[in-house]
Order: sequence, then structure tokens, then C-alpha cells
Amino acid sequence: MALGTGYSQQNCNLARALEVVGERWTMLVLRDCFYGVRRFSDLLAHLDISRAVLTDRLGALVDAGVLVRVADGGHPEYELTEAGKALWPSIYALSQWGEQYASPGSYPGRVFSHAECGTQLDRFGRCPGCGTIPGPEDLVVAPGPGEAVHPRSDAVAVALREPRRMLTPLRSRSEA
Amino acid sequence: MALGTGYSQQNCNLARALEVVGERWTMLVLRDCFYGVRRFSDLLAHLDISRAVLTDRLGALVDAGVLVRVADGGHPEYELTEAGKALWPSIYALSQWGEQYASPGSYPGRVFSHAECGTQLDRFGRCPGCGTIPGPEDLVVAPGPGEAVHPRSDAVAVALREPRRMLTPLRSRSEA
DNA sequence: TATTTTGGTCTGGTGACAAGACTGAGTTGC
DNA sequence: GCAACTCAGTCTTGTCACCAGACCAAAATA
Repeated sequence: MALGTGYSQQNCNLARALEVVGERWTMLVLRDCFYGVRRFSDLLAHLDISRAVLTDRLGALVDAGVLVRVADGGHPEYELTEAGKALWPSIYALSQWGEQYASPGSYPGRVFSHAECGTQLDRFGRCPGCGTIPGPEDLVVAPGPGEAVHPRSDAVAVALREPRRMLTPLRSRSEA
Repeated sequence: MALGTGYSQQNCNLARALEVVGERWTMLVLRDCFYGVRRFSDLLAHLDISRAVLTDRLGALVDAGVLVRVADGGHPEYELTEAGKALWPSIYALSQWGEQYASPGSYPGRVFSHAECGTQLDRFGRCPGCGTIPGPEDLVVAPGPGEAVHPRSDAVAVALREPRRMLTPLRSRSEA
């Protein structure tokens, strides 16, 4: 997507956003980052993505300033930057659309709640309790009624079987 | 994107949404539909997209129930369905992110206002006046302060040089 | 120190995309 | 009513991205 012949000549914010996050897999990588995934191998196992493509996407996201690669000595970790966290509304909106218009049973696979008050978000990402639109750091993801038909066994899928505060690392550097 | 080897096995709403709208150009086609573009040739001229790809995208969107192809006798037109209109929050969110984090001058290229009260939307799509989140049919698009540096001369670009109620056809069937 | 895990790179085959020629139906001018 | 033109595609060819899987070096573990 990111090539010169792309839609960059379009003087359009949407086109520029898509240059960064519009490629295949990119959004799913970012979604996992919001869930707390930070390691190459965890993304690889959870997404069933090719190594080369994952390498490429992570590199592009780092170049774009959406992720930072942290590697002081040990294995590198990828963390969302402010710009990355600002993508949450886009991911949430797409996810909600997918649930409403592109899902078979249309039972939510995951639900998001405002951590402070425990209220479940509406489809616009608003907390009906507070009336605010909480950022991803204030949310809890939990499995919904339409949970996985074919449960996966990778580390990420397992961790997501119970409610989790978003953006908390799946494994912390210390225990890794 | 829509192939069997895609990410459909992911029991994930985001993945399913991306199966429909995640391909290159798809989002930009839809954005133009929100602006009132309905004709193949207008999309072609405004997006600088290959004919074959545009044909493919429109077909896929029709198959997915996001657009309908209306062609009683005359040239066909493509209109957003309810499912299509429901994609507006996703497009708006991406567009806002692009403006804030992926744009050079970061002056908004276009601004969106609530038609009823004329108030400009915030970055979450809320009307600060009413406190509501208006649907696309209640919005007006207007050129913003960071307008095109290299103005385009195709019909769509010209029409968008002045404020327009969203979803109103660029050219009506009668005058076409 | 030996073994395994992790985070990549490299290669070959396949599918998607860009650019442009071509075509047949719909529309317009006369 | 006919010719010219527009419109909405299809088809072809070359290039590029993606996938699967082999391979490899550094880090972690036993």
C-alpha cells in the first residue's frame, strides 16, 4: 500500500491513514497490541500470519510511529505509541460494524466495558453510564456470548478467555 | 482479501469487517459514495483507480450488501445500503486519525458539520452542540482550511469545493 | 555447555494490481 | 434515424505483494 503509486496523491486524510494502516493484517496486528500482545511470536501464533509479512508490518508501523520497538538486551517488544493508541476508535468502529453486518450469529464475540464503572460500551464506543468515550486504557475486554466456536490454544487466545484490562502486557518483561 | 486463505478463520468481527472493506481502494470508494458519487466514471476519474479494480471492488461491495447497483435502463448507479451507511463511523474515525497523525500541515482538508445546527463535529463524530452523534445523512461536508494544494479538476473534486449535504447524489438520474 | 525458543531473513510459487487497448450498450447532436 | 460520443465495463501483460516453508543467529533455558 505504501508505494509511490499508491493513493498518496489524493489530498485526503483517509488515504493517508490507509497508507499506514490499510494493508492486509495491519489492523489485526494493532488490535492484538491493544489486547496487550507485544511479542513477535505471540502475534505470529495468534494471527496465523507469515513471518515475512509480520516482520514487514511491524517495521512499517514502527516507521510510521504507530509502534515502538523496545529491545534493551532481551527479545524486542512492540508497544503502541500515542499515535497508535489514537487508532482505537477506528478499530472499535470497524469491529462493531463487523459484528452487526458481517457476522453469522451476530452475538458479540467480545464485549468492551468502561473499567471505572463496569458499564458496557455502545456501538459508538460511548459509556452509557458516564456519557463519555473512554480511551482504550480505561477499557476491559471480556469474551461475549458469541464466543469462539473453534477455540484456539495459543497464548493470546487463552489469555483472552477471561476479562483483561486493555493495554496491559500479556507477559511482562520481568517474567518473560 | 476475500480469499479462503484470508483471515476468516479468525473468529473475530474485525477480521470479518476487513474481509469486506479491508482491500485497497474499498474505503476510498465508499467515502466517495458518502459524498454522493454514484457513477462508475466519476469514481474512476476521482480516484485514479484502474478500471478492472474498480469493477472488482464495486462487485464485491454489492455482493457484500454494502452497495446496491441500480440500473433501470440507463447507466447503472451505485448506492449505499443501510449496511453501507453504517460504515460511516469507521471511515470518519480513520479520516480523523489520518488528519491528526499522518498529515503534513494537519489542517483539516474537509470539515463535517451537523446539518441541523451547523456545529462542526469533534474527532469522535459528536456534535458538540447537540451532544449526539449524527448519522451521515445529517451531515454537511465542506472544504477546510487545509484545502487541496494541487486542486483536481474532475467532477467530484469540483463539486466538493463547496459545502454539500452528504449522500445527496452528485448528479441526479433525471439530469444525467 | 547443549538444547530450545525467539526473532527474524531468504526463496519460490501464486495471486493481486496498474496501465492501457478494446468492446458493446446508452446517449446526444443533427 | 444515423453518426459520434460517452459510459461501463472486459481483456492482456508486466510488476509487485503475499504465503508457505526452509534456514539462521542470538537469547533463554536446562
